[in-house]
Amino acid sequence: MSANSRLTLAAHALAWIGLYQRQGHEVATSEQIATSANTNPVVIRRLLGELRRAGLVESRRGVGAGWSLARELRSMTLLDVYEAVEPGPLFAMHRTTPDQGCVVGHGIQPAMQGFYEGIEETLRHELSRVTLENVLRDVLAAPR
Amino acid sequence: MSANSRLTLAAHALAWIGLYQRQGHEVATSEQIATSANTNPVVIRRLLGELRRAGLVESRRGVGAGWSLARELRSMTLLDVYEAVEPGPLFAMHRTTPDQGCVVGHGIQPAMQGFYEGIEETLRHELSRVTLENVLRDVLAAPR
DNA sequence: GATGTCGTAACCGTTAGCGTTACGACACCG
DNA sequence: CGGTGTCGTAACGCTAACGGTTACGACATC
Repeated sequence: MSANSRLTLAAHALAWIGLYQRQGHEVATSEQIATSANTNPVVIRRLLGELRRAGLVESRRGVGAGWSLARELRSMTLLDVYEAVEPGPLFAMHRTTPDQGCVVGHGIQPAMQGFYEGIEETLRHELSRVTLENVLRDVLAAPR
Repeated sequence: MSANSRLTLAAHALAWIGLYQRQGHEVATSEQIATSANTNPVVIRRLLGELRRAGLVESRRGVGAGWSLARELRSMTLLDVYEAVEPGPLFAMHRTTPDQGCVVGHGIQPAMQGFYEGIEETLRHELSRVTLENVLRDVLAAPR
């Protein structure tokens, strides 16, 4: 599975904004977050743009612009973030449709689809059990 | 998430071999399986090679060669197949190490690692609940 | 207006996966 | 002992996804 760092990076950005706001600041800039994540500000803006579409963050433009949380960290879960940044399914079907004249080729996709739906539902449930507040707490609890 | 069809294709191949053997045949060729899956025989050989390393199938060479199951379908689970064909973790960390001088940059990886381990463990448990016998049963139960 | 930041397009490099060709290795058979 | 059919595997190309980078317009504040 070509693993993906989008969920990790999005959680990083949200935790950073949340902590920054608790320190009394209004908004965080993509530049600041990018420095913490050691990447490019555009990457952060693109990712936060998806989170904004999902209603997790807001942005302001103009001088003194930047990003702020749209909800409390406590009310966001990893599932919210996952759905915002990972649209596709976890497991894919064949690239080309199997031979429908073959019994296995005909039945394999509905069969696997059924199993995958159950598994993805469990995954979503697990993701929904972790709030971004939990993430920030564990981040701050890391030994230095 | 760049979804992957390897697990689907491997399950397809195993179900095909299992059914073929139940019909009285000794071995299945990569050509036959490739026809059912509508792909190239080399793709099947590569994939079955990984399943062989995991002890799920065996291969014979020479004339009348081909592939056969090393164990009963009932004793193989999707987890066995998943581990054989998907080595990497489900979620990745940052590509470049975050700024260790930043509190969030420093604590984010251990925090996410902890959550991810629990989630992947749950995923593995779900995968282990489905046997290839279950897969073949559902394949044959598909409406035509 | 000048400034600073977002918003977004465009392009490049890397990687993973799949499809394809090719050919040697191997075991059976006549 | 050579012919045959299949595996085993290397090599290459194509495509898609992702992240990094540059660039520049849009916008709001001063």
